[in-house]
Amino acid sequence: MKKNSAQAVHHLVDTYPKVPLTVDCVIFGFEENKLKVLLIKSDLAFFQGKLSLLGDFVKNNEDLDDAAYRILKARTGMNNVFLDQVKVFGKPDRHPGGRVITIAYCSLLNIQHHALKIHDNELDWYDYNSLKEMAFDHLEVVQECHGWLQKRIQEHPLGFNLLPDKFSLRELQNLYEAILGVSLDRRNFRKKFASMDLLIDTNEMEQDVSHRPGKLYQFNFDKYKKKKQKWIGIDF
Amino acid sequence: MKKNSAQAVHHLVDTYPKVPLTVDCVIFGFEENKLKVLLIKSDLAFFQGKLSLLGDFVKNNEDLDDAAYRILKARTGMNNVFLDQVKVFGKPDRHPGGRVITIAYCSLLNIQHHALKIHDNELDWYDYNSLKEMAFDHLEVVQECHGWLQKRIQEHPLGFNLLPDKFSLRELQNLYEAILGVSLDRRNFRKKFASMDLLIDTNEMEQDVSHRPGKLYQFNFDKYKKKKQKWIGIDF
DNA sequence: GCAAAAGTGTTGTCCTTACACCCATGC
DNA sequence: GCATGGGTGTAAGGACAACACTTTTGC
Repeated sequence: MKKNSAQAVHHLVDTYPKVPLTVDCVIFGFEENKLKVLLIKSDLAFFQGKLSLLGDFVKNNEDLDDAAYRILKARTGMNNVFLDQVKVFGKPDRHPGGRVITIAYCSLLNIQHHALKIHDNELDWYDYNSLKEMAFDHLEVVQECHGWLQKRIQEHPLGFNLLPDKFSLRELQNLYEAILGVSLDRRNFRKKFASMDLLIDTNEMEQDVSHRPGKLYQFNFDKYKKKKQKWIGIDF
Repeated sequence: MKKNSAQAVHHLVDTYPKVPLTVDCVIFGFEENKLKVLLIKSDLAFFQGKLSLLGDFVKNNEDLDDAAYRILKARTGMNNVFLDQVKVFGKPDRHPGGRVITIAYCSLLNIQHHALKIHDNELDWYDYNSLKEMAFDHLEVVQECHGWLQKRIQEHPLGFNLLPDKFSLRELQNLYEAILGVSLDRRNFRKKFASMDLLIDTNEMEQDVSHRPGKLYQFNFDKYKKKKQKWIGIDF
């Protein structure tokens, strides 16, 4: 009886229409005070070398998050990277090869911590603000992820994922300004992060800067994890 | 040449694995001061009548949002209902009939404004707080949508979608308390909504209540739409 | 008259904002 | 010495939280 019902449900599922499913990663980085996105030139002749997100189809029996991690790892060599599902894009005509559904993931990583070893298809970091045309609906996908990021970094201190292990408050502020597209008051910004009490003073200073060097800090990821539980709602 | 590249990309897509894709709607309602969810008993013998979300597979060439609207309309007869994509669920073993990906949509509707005409499979409103076991991973899906809703009603005045056209401030507060699972100060709550300036005083009063009747208000959807543009970030 | 909810203001606290000067370093 | 950003405090205003009594209606 149990076997029969399991068979029946398999037969039912077999009658469903099936679609190709991909994952696309919007991988943000931060360099030279600019928000960057890791992109390649599309290898489809159809798009004539327009920029494209890093993506791949989801394998059979592969979890969706795992697929996104796989893509990230394949292209950057990194794991333990911030990654979160953002939105599904499924307009029937979004792919020139027929219907393809894609799940957009947003990832934040520290550009210095990894080297792009494989530069095929001009895999590289591109300024977010300079993006114009892209392959597929990828411009829309990137913009959606950017909006998601703008909202999230005001709720949670995600920005640290984009910075080197040790950073100055100036770099942190530049990061927030680049993502939010606003300029922030320096004193208030520093007070805010000081009051969060999630920064570790390394007792080191910036090197090789042509001005008074700033203190370097580390983000206290462990302390954040413990605090995180209590943060319900919109509070930073 | 262009045709060739279009053919090539079709052939490429044909090599992708394909999966069945469904949409599941978490339809919230509010009645008797309780947050409700519209559910049916699963018609899969496998689940022995456990509660299930309303869902269906996505048709060929059907946009994802359209699929969600179709399900909503089929079951409630309503359109012009609040609906938003929340998250994709794709664990390989989440469906007993083989791999099925589902996109969860969250919908808010006013229970009084519609009649459930077709009560097949015990289609009915169930208390959110009483849900225990459900078919598939639907309990997780409902909980995810509830968390999403808790966050969103603190950022945008979505709650009005769950109320009748005319409502008292007490009903509005009960709604927020039910969704957030907290109790709120009555005076502060009223001040907050008064200061939003999005309520229209109908000059009508509650009827048939066994106590002093309250004023009835309408939500100014038009004014909200105009204001909405300016609301960037987390402000209500 | 009693139960039940409507309606209404003030105060203190905290958070956010705006704003200006001296300091350390490289050149 | 000059350019560049580092580092710091305070005051005003706005938002939020806490809190109690009178009023209106149904019964």
